[in-house]
Amino acid sequence: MIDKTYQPAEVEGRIYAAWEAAGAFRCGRPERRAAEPYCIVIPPPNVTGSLHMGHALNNTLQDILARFERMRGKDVLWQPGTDHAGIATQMVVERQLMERQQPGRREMGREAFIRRVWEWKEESGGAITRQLRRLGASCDWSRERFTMDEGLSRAVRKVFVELYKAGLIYRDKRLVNWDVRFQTAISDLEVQQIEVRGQLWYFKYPIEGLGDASITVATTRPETMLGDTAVAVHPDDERYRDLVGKHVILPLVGRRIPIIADTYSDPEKGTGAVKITPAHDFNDFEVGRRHHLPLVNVLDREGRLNLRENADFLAGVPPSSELDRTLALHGFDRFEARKKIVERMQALGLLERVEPHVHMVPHGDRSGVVIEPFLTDQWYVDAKELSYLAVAAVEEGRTQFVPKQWEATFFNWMENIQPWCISRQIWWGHQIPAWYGPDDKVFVAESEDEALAEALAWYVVHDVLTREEAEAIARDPARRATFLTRDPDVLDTWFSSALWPFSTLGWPDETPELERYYPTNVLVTGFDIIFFWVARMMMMGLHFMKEVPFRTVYIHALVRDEKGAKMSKSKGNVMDPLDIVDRYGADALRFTLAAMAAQGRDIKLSTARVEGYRNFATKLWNAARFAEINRCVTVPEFDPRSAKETLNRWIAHETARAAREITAALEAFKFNEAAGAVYRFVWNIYCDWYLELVKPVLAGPDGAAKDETRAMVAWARDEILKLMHPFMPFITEELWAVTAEEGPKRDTLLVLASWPQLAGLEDPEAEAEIGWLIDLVTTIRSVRMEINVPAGAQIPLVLVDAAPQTRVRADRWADFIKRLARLSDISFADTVPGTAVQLVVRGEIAALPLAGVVDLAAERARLEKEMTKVNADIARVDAKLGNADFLKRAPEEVIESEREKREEAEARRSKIIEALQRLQSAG
RNA sequence: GGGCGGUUAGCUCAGUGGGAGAGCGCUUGCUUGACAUGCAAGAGGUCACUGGUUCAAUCCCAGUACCGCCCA
Repeated sequence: MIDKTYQPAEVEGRIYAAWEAAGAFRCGRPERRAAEPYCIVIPPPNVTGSLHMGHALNNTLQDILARFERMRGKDVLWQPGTDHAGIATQMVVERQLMERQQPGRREMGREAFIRRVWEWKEESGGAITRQLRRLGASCDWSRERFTMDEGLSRAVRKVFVELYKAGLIYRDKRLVNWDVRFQTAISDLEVQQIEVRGQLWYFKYPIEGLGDASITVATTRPETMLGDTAVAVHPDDERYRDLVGKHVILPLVGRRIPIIADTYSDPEKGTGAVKITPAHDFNDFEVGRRHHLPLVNVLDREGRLNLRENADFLAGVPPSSELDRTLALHGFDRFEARKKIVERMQALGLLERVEPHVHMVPHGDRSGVVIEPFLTDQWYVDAKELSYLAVAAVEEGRTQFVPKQWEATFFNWMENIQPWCISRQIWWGHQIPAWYGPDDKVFVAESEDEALAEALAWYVVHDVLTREEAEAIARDPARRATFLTRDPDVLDTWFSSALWPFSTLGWPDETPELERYYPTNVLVTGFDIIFFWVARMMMMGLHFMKEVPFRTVYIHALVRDEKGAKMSKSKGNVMDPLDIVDRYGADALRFTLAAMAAQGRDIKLSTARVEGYRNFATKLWNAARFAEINRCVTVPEFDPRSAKETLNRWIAHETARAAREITAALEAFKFNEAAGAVYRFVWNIYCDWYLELVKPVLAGPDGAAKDETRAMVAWARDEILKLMHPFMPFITEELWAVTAEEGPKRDTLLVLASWPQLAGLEDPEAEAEIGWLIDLVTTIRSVRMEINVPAGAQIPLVLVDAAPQTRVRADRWADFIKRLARLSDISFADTVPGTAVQLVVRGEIAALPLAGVVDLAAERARLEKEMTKVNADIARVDAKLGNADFLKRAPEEVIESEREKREEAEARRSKIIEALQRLQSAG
């Protein structure tokens, strides 16, 4: 028995448990062994994360695909899991330690801390996977993976070692985004450019050998001047042409640095002369490389001035009292140092002026502090070399982006790809499998034993150790432990994420899953990580698997708030998907997201929309109740192709059409079109017309027609449940169960039922007949309103000069028409009766004789309005048909359809004129 | 500064080289034997602007304005 109202909160948990109990989401189900595989790997959410609207959209779309393909009989693997989110996780645990006033990370040491992180992960990590279940995500949880799992870690080590041996991973000293709070390099993705109202300081640098002459440079970062190693001007800048090749003496330091010509300097900006600090600015770094400038790093890892005993800083600088005063700033924080340096420049008369200046300043998105471009030794992947295969794969269409426009974004980034810094100075993550010998010679291997063996062999070959000494070290555990030192750094989380499509399937082992599901079919993700993730998966997949990781990359929109702003915690405009689920049900949220997921456009989500689709769920529920109340139960052997009743043939036709539309839309990743087709069919066809039209039959005498109708009502309802299931899995599964409480049992859960394949149900004849019926009823209803016929009044209908076919139809549907249009009687006549309102339905006149009832003025107004419309139509068509070029050049069928339009409009017009004349004589 | 996208009903958004659509909101009328989370009807749009291509442009092209995003 179907409850009076649908209660999502009561149903959803129970249904999800039933799916899991049935193993419905598992890949490799025995009965599908021969089926075509279909695989999606989840973009692994951060293990510390919780579900936000972006996840909700991303996973709803994946789930729609997974459920659709599963119902189409494929062996679906939706591979779930989470990533270990190095910095984020380490932060969470450190914060927890602090709150509990327990010893901090450094106090407890690396090993204990990592144990502690694992404990945290076991207890509270992966909350998001529970939240995904609430959304209805049909992931194969039995295969859930975590990037720090042993298998995935093995994959990471193997990849690192192989790439190193291939020369594609190397160590280098370059600038990185340095987070002074966490004291680690971070990726570009973790850097947020924030607009800051700062200042532009104009410093005068005295020119060597030119007396009091100086060159003025402008800077937003005065403290970095201590590391200046050049002043650059544009080669074409006349103002400075004579100065190129001369030197300035860097104030406060005394370093002699050249004035160079480089196009990086923008003559329009500042003074056109720019100080070059290669160790503290990415652009300056490049300039420095071009001109072979020394790198002078004046900061330490915490962002404090590091001057004393800094050989680079002191190189070539003569002692002076000025220098001593500068050295006294050693250890000052960078912002403190900025003030001091400006003060001193001012005192020396070298501060020309200060301007307010708005500029973008990089900030760490987690730490919130200003990011320091910092010169360090890090590990890099030669991304450029790996990019060629990935670019070729997309060019050749082996991987396709949907929508296609994103391919341009992909290519653009790949062309400008930079070395990928993969080392991070934190503890939580995959520790880099590199060991250093006593002389800092590096040995990269998958295990310490292998590294040691390699190292000892190397030192023996190079006569650093004798064979005996080497053997002694190998035998003695204490000496082994101290002989090599492991690199303390860990790898960027994205490094392991890049392996996700094959590491989760078991690689480096040759597992059956890897064989069966790789390459995966589709990756569903947002555009913001095309670079950071998609491209890297492509590179790694192609390098190690020799094949693309996925055939299709579906890029979906960003979810924004109602005003179009990006949702963020700091703006306080986040909509919590779980809150929406609580209020409206998971199905309503899912349907909303699908309906709004048009390609290439962001989603501005509003609760009004969710409410609308919640109502849609209610509508479905009530339609099912209607069927139940009228004892329409599934008849297993019922074949819709055998239906005799026009009405039933019609709904079968419409169901087949809807199924075709929905299937085609999903195949093309047009989720909004699929959702729209479902919505229109269920509400505007099945509920609004079919169920209404069926009422007289179901209320009428028993018999074959009634039996057939009952079976068809139930059949169409079942097809609807299937078609809606990918979008609204919970309510459809619940109805699938509840509607089978009486009658034959379902042979499967809906989640595993077969997707409708409804060939052979096309029926244009039924479509024409019911279409006429609908037009007639709609037209009468419309006119009744317009001329103010009281809603309850039953009025007669006269069909004028009706064709034989119309008479047959009118007779057949008399009861229906009377009921739906509120008519007292239907009759036929050769001419329009006096004082009648006349309508045109599919080219024939329908008259409502309303002597005494009709509001003459309203009717005249209505007719005149019609007239205006018709005249406009005719004028537009005439404009075309009167155009010789149109007749000459337009395709024949277009001209023909214009002529038909013209005829049809002309007929309507003459009927309106008649009606107006009659009204005239009546009034 | 470079690149990308957008501008369609009051709001949020679909869509199309040949008669402008949806949801929500609004108006009016409905105690209709599934459903008021509903039913029925309706109002409301120079499809941003200016040019061009075309027999035909809301749609294609160019430019302008405004908005947004990404990159520097």
